[in-house]
Amino acid sequence: MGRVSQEQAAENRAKVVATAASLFRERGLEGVGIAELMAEAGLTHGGFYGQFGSKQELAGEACAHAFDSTERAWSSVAVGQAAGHDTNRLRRMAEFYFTPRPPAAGCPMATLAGDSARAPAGGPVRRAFTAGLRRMADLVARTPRQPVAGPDDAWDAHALAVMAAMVGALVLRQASDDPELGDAIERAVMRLAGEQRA
Amino acid sequence: MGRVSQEQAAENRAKVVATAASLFRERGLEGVGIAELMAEAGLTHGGFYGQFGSKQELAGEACAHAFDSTERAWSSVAVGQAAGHDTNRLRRMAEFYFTPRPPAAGCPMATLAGDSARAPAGGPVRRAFTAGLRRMADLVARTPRQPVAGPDDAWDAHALAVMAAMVGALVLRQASDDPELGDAIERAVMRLAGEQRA
DNA sequence: ATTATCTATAGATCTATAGATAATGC
DNA sequence: ATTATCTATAGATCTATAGATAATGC
Repeated sequence: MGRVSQEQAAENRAKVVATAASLFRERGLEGVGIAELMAEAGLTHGGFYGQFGSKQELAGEACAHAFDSTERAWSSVAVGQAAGHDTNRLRRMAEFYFTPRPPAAGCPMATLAGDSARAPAGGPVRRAFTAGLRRMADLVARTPRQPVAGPDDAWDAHALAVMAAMVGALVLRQASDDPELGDAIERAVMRLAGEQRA
Repeated sequence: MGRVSQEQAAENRAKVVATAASLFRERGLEGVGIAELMAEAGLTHGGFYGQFGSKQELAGEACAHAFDSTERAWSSVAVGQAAGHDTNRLRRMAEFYFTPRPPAAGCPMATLAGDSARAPAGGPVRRAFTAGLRRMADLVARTPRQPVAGPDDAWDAHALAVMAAMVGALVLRQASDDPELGDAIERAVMRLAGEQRA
């Protein structure tokens, strides 16, 4: 077909980004070619370069998109109904985090970390990942805290460490072939997240 | 050149595996071709298929090799000089874990997780990763424990959770462009590892 | 007339194999 | 004679671009 309305073109572009955000998380940046990606979005191979400068550029946008959705989901859990303190906030976040979901919809910290690590330093993917990670860390560390004695930064450090543990648990589960081992690690992290801080 | 002694051939094969264990950790399974790998090992492209059935098969061996070296290094730190209890064992492991090293020599749990997750389920890479992960988990969880009140499995769970946190911290650091953010996460995990358990 | 998308292809990979070569090991 | 390694190449990718097509938007 020929030309399409600007509105439709914008929709198509957004569809490509959303499709990429799913496919890249599922199979990795190198596991999906432009042709397949565009076909999945209902377009053809050649149309890609009218909308994006390069695959890396799209990958950066897709990474940002993945962090956006994940951040939205986290926010509702992290901030919760109450604005005040909540003893089990971290535990609720961990429960949400470990709720099974397909990798295509999984946390980008876990699903895209390997790809970002190998993407060119300073390039669009690394930049998007870094920005996303920073926002997630802020979200976790600034969550209204459990009632604790220590100074704020002690709690922030604990929250960050729990976040790292959640990411580690998910990464290891996805990389391994043994669901029971994955469960054991997740249970261990759940317990850590639910612990009362002295 | 022509034929080479069986001893030399075995040495060549081992060199290829060791080279692969480094290169794959540094650049990922899809980031290194057979030709480059063999050249790095001082051999030629075509010789590869006399020694290995496929790239995936070599990747499995390389993964196992990487876990072997890492396990050896961890053992010396985890078990330490003393056979008895040690209050700061976990903390010493974390210190060792976070000692900067090139990704080519880095912990395979962190550097190869993404590749293993995308490797065929049940294939050589996933199998090697799973076996390695299991051994690391055993190593950490069965380390002589800090003096604690709770039952053994409480401590084992804590040790597993700290291991997940260490892996998560390293994965996130390698994926991000912001060393300070990486440092903050590592410090948080160090603190967790060093905490006295009630 | 402009432009979003399509078809077709150039150019550069990469895995795997076929057949040649030359030194080992019976 | 066997075989570890080498040279050369088949076949299948994959990114990016060039030029054609047809509907929009001035």
